[in-house]
Amino acid sequence: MKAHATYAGASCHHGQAGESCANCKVRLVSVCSALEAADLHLLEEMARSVCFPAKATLFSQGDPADAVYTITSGVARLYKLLPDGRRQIVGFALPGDFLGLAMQEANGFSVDAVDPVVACRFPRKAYAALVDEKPHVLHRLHEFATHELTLAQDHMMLLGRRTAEEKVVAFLLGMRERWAKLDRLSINVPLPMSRQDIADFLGLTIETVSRTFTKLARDKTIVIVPDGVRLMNLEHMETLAAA
Amino acid sequence: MKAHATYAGASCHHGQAGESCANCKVRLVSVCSALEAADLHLLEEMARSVCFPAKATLFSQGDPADAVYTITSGVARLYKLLPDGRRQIVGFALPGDFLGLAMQEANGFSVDAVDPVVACRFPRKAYAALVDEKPHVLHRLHEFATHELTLAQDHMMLLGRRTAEEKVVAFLLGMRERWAKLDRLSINVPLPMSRQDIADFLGLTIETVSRTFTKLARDKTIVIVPDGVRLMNLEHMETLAAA
DNA sequence: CGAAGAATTGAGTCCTATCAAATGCCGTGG
DNA sequence: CCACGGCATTTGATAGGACTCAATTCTTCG
Repeated sequence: MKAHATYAGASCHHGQAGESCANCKVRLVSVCSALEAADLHLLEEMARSVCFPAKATLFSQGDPADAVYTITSGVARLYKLLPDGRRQIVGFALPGDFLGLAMQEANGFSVDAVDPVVACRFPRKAYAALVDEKPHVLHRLHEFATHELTLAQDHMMLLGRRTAEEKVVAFLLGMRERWAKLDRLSINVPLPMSRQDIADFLGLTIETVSRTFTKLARDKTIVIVPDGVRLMNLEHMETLAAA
Repeated sequence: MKAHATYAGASCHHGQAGESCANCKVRLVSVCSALEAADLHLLEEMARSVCFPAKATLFSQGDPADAVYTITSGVARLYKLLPDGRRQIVGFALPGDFLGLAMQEANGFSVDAVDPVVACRFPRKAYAALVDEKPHVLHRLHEFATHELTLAQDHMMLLGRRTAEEKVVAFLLGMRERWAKLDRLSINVPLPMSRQDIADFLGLTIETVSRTFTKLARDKTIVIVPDGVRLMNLEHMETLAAA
């Protein structure tokens, strides 16, 4: 199961600056799609491709936000911590996703790489200037923000009012849909994140997540495969998630 | 305890169009602050003051979004429902708050009045046109959206990882802060919404909310008063909420 | 004053968390 | 190649916090 191999295979060796935005695999699904071909070189001037090995930190909650990112390949987790160590993952960023919508002085959450991540980094000041100059980009940014807000509201529903099984099923369907937009639609859903990550996303413990996976597997609703799951009974899952 | 009497007292009798945006009590905290005095008449042309008695519906999830609103007085609840009736309140809208950030075809949640609500209604098309024309307004809208997103992420942390007592305490502190920005800072926190609303906001049951209030009152952390609570031990509450 | 809804209180249960142990999975190095 | 060690995951047993069901008590308002 390497459904996301296309993205995972992206470069990170040649280091240096953004090897041409025009060829960027995620451009059309990213904020950059707001720019005409003519403006792309503006981006290239400020962009810089950076990579992070698995578990590396892109930035931390409270840090001054000196840059924004678009994920080029790999998956990152966005999370908040309580002083006593409890963690809530507020989202997973997939290729094409934008980090830094808030445009605030300090980051509201921490982000680190789940698997090796390649991202396009823009200095915040230069980026803010571009946004001020091109209302079109701001418009696109606002679209992203409201989309995120919608996702956040759906997730509140999930966290506050759904059972463990419903949470896991909704999570799997959600991941499937997100991969489908990037890759090819597949009943194989890649899950690069750990069970602990899933638990912290769904407001559960790792044990409950694990038990729920095995229960779904016993039901023949899913099959657990290396690095992911295969969905065997979509209809049943949709029913559970709608419930 | 009528800490919000200033707003609750706002007009709704004379009906008709927006009695001058320049005099609007919430203008400076609303999206409208993005407009110069010179542009305010543009708003007045499209705005229309509307009022809703307690429990009335402003709009429902899935409805075509034909208007956006700024709350002028009163409190509204934003919520999502599951087919089986479970409800998650995703936020409370106070005076100055904006409804319709998404600018999408269909509303992503339902909204109804907790107590009598007065709102400033803008037809969506006219509003969208204004936004397209004035990047400054879009910028302000985006500020609101990212602020909402930050609140939503904090709320995910609360829903997923906090205990019942922490939830209630964080809720009270949050409401206190929001009223403080409108009204005068006070240890009296108005709570126009019902216990059931609070429960559906915090991902708890009404009984658990009630028991937690009683426990906090026994502790002398709060005093329960008609239409709200009085916070008697802020320091203790901050500790619980930080934890 | 009395009815209807809201809030509180009580008793018992259940879902999920907690604590603990076993198993599986890899990369390392002999 | 395979044994070893460390980490992730699964499985088991038990406990507890919040839920459910049910009964009062309190408010509000006609």
